[in-house]
Amino acid sequence: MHGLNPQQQAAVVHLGSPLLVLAGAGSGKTRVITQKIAWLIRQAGHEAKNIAAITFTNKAAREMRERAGQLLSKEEAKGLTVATFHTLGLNILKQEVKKLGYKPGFSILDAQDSDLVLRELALKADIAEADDIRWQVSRWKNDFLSPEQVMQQATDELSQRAAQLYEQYQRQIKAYNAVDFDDLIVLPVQLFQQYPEVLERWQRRLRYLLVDEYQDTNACQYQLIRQLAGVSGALTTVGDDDQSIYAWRGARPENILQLQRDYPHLKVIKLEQNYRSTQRILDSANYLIGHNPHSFEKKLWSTLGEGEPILIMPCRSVEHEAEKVVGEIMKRHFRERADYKDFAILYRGNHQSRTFETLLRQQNIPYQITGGTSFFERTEVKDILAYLRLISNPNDDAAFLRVINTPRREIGTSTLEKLGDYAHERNNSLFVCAQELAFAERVSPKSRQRLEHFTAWLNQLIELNQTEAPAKVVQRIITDIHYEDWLLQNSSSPNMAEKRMDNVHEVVDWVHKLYEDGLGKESLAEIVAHMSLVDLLERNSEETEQNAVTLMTLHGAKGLEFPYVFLIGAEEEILPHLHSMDEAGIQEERRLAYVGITRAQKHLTISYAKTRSRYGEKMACDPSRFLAELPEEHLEWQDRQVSTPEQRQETARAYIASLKDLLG
DNA sequence: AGGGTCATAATTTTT
DNA sequence: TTATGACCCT
Repeated sequence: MHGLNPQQQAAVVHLGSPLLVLAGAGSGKTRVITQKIAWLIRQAGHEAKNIAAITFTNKAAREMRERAGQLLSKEEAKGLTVATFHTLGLNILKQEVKKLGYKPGFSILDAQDSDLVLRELALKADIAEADDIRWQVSRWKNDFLSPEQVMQQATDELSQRAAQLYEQYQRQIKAYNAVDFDDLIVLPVQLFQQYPEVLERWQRRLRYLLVDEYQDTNACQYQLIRQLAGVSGALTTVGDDDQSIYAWRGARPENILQLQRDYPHLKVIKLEQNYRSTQRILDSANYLIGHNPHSFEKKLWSTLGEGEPILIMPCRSVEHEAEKVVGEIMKRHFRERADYKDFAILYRGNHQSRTFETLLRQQNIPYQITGGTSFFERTEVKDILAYLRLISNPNDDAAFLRVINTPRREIGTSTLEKLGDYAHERNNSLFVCAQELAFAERVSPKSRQRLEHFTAWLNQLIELNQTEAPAKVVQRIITDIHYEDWLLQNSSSPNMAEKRMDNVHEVVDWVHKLYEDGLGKESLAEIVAHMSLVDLLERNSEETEQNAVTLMTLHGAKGLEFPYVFLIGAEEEILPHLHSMDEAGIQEERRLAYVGITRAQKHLTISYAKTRSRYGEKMACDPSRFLAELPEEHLEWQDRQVSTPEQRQETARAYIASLKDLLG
């Protein structure tokens, strides 16, 4: 409890009714959660194994686990659950597979895999709009709508067919003994609805819940929390409705209000003291967000002093903007001896980074860009994981198809088509059917031989997996398929191939490490599932933390802080974005700007370009409306143009006055 | 099967 | 403008 302010203390010790902590940006919410975990264990007689802290990202989970670990002894923290929603869901599924009708060792399909399955189905059903459908299905799942419910609501023919596709997709992946990311949350909720006794068991196991970033929960996640918290409502949620920036992917910030309806005796505590920024930054943020409607008023304040005014930089063009920003960074780096890692350039869309990247490289300033393809989207990593998936789950047709011609095994489309048809008739998986004699008769001797060779080899691996450590199995796969040679052939340069091979080795290392840590003693599937949920890149970036300027999207910056922040592209149609011009959209864009502003500790610069090339065409841009929503007294305009008629008149008057002065 | 050409579209992203 | 995907040709 040392060093907590009164509100934080109140949040930590509150028990007896559900608690909502409205934690403003930089108000120490992680601190409250971790301290509360310690309090529950030390003072309130809870055992660690009965407490679960739930986050959205692995990063947040890791930080929370670390910080709770610092407060508690190993003994005290034993059995504590700190997990993402998805990991928690996975754990529930793992233990209740049979009830759900899945087989142990089920696969987890990533977005790309599900996309392929859906595309295939759409092709068969002759539906052209397959692009939005994956997104649509995900939204339905997030909203906790079953295919049947969607079907009932469908009014036009197109949405009916989309609903049909949803239903087929669900059936298809179940046949693969696979779930997608969304299922990791949907299925536990369904299970708990269906089997109250199972829910009771989990309620007894997780007696106290702490939920981070509560404003980001979607309908399905909200259900899960409600089910687990049950009537007892032993629950602390922490969130900030002003930082809700994920409505577009199904988050329901109104879940904050819903909580009050579901638990009338809900206690609400606001954390308004900010430990991050100077007062001028906070005043500006408060003033901006004041333009949004609010159910809970909140005013951030700090004791870090007034600070510098916010610098507003109008620029001629994006190139000019980049020059000015980079110039500003160099100036502060040399004059104020600020480290490069103290700077962040934040923007609305990834494409905005390009101009800045080029210039930073030219100037030899180290920088790091976050966003881009994650480790698990890299083909080499996906290839290896697909092999592992297939070995632990022979029903995983998605994995089978990915792997069959990687490397080339000369099993052509016509053979695969026949196999697909046959498997469909027999209602069995591709891998199993490929080994059946009845099928072998249907294809040419050459194809038959190649398939046989492939399945025999896979069976060897499956056997090997029974006796050997997982890392050994992976290693064996890589050597057997001559993966290094394959990468060499299929990469643009030897350098690239080497990099990709490093990634492959990274996978092996990780499999080894997870096994040593005790995971996957029962099955390789456990390791694969875990790896599907935790991106290896995160671990890498931790290690390669360097002294570099950070470039990232506003979304990516949530939860982070930097001494110097540059918020670039403050233009209409960028921020707020062209596609978010309705009322709800503008409000979310405003929150996005709010998130950007509140990242800054010491200094904030907001810049915009007056012209910008858009799709090859030069276009004039207007400054963002949000600039006009900032308190003028805290702003310092750089080279402000005399632009409004009033200002021109004022200048003219001043000129005439000075002339009169001169003439006496 | 792989490479080349043309049309098309162009947010935010975690798991 | 640039990136991606579909389509067609060898």
